[in-house]
Amino acid sequence: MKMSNLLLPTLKELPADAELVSHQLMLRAGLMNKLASGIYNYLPLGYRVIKKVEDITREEMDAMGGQELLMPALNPAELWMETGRWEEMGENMFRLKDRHSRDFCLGMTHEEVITDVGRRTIKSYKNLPTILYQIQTKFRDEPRPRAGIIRAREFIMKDMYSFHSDKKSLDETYEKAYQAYLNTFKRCGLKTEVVLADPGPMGGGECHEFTVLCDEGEDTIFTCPGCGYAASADVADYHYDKKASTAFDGKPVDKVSTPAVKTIKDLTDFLKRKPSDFIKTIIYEADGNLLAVLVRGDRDINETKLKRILKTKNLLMATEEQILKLTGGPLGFSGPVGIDGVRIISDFEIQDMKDAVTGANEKDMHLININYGRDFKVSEFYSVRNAVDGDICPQCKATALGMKRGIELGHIFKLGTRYSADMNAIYLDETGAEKPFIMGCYGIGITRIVATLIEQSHDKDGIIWPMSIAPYHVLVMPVISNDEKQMSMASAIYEELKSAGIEVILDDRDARPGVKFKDADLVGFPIRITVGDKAVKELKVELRMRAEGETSYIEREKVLESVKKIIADEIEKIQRV
RNA sequence: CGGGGCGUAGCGCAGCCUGGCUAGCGCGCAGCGUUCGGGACGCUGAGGCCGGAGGUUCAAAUCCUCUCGCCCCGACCA
Repeated sequence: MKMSNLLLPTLKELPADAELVSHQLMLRAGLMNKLASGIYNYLPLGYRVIKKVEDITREEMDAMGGQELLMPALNPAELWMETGRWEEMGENMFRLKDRHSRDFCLGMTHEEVITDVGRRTIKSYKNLPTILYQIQTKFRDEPRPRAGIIRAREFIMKDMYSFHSDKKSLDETYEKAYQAYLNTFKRCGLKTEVVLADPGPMGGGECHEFTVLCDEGEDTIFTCPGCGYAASADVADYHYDKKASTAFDGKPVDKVSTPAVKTIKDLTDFLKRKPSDFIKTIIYEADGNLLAVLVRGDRDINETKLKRILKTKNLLMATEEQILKLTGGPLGFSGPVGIDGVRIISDFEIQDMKDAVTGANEKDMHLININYGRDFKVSEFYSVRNAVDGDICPQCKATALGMKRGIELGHIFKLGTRYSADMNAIYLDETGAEKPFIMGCYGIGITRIVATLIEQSHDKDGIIWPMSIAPYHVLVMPVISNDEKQMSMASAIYEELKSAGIEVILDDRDARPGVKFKDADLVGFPIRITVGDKAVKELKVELRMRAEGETSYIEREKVLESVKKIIADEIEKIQRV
């Protein structure tokens, strides 16, 4: 490709509404541009990268036995109603009506559709397992699109689904997918962490997230440098060591006036006590029942954990009226002392607190010198708070957990019969009995990979692509375009590489050298061949690697050979694990 | 949905508070010339429903009301 013919609108200035580096660089390097909030055009070079990521993903899914198909993005509502997700997905789903006012949605994921495909086509245990995947555009009406393509409303995803007759088969496929995912990310030049995660609205059992560590990421994960435990904040646990002594020499309970002091922050200032001296009491409503949850004042309740403990999806903070009715006191003055008739779920730590402060269930009053056992009781203790940096690892019980930020690129789930049961997707087993499929599902954010790679691999001048997904491998650049000797030599090299099947661009634009150098670095072609004076005079061209910034001079005749070798070596470096 | 901010040329911005001639600057774009190893320079030129609607006024980019869009923080999130 000649650059003079390429649509590559590079930007010299920073786009005003891009915050993240990857977002800025994708816009500046002319890979994409915005059509509406969270909706982007992928321009030629950006789309080349996307296609390369897709191809790598495709190869890995095929290699583990996946079969590619394509399902419609436009889905009839009935299918989603069968599983209850027409309601459950709420406003995150783009909905529309056809001319007959039938309800449709734009698919945000395809469990319903694939399960329908399965129930119509797979009738016998003899056809199991079956692994199907697609690479397709997904739609989600995000409450707040951000960070360019990382959280977009329309994006490309690879989603794979597996059908099984037993748990063991699912486990095997899950394990294969796990490996295939590691391969895929590695081959795209990414370093990922695998973390335990929460299935959220996907339902089902075990699941893992594949996350790239990145300070700008919106996922929080905890990892143990000792034993390798890794979990997303939703599920991250911590090891609790009960204090040996149960005896306490607590002071007598006292009631203090705290006018209009409702929040932990206010209390800290007002009573001159540390946040960790307070017992925070939050009233929830779960499936119509009220309950109280206790955590230390400096902790946060983890509602994902709480939902698991309660085995419910329907969890709401109680209203002020509910609180008043249950505790007798207004919002902001709740405490565990004297609450009767509801379940009180407490974080483990509460039992170790001495002479704590808590709401008196009475307007403008708090209790001090509260001690568990003496002054209040709880129904059950759990790990119900968010893990924090420095918590002890729940797995090895020895090392402190580290808290990190990351971007989620892939997620694999063991769905079990979550969808097949609701949708009556059954097959006949060896005995002729009807059984619902046991299913798994496996997603990769294709477009998100591109942004994340840039986030992980760039410098002040621009993007640094790994060879495997770079839009082109080589840029051939005559320094002075209207120097005939340079141009003809550069063209010759370009033609030679091109006919050898190498992905090469010739920067034949009549632009000043500085402009071409800047664009080369910004877009980030891995290999740059510069043809300047020295090349013409000594028949030696400059070869520069974008990643290392190393420059060397090679004989004109050896260009093809060298370039071939470098490309092969670079791709080899990030082959499968 | 709560809080904050922004919509003026393809991009980045000034002008608005305190209304007033032809709406400006830098980049980019087109033409000519000089340049040419890290985003050159000179001259010439094209390009604007000042987000939209309504209102106030002799007069609105500027003031008022409504509305649409966009960004950030939070809530939310396969």
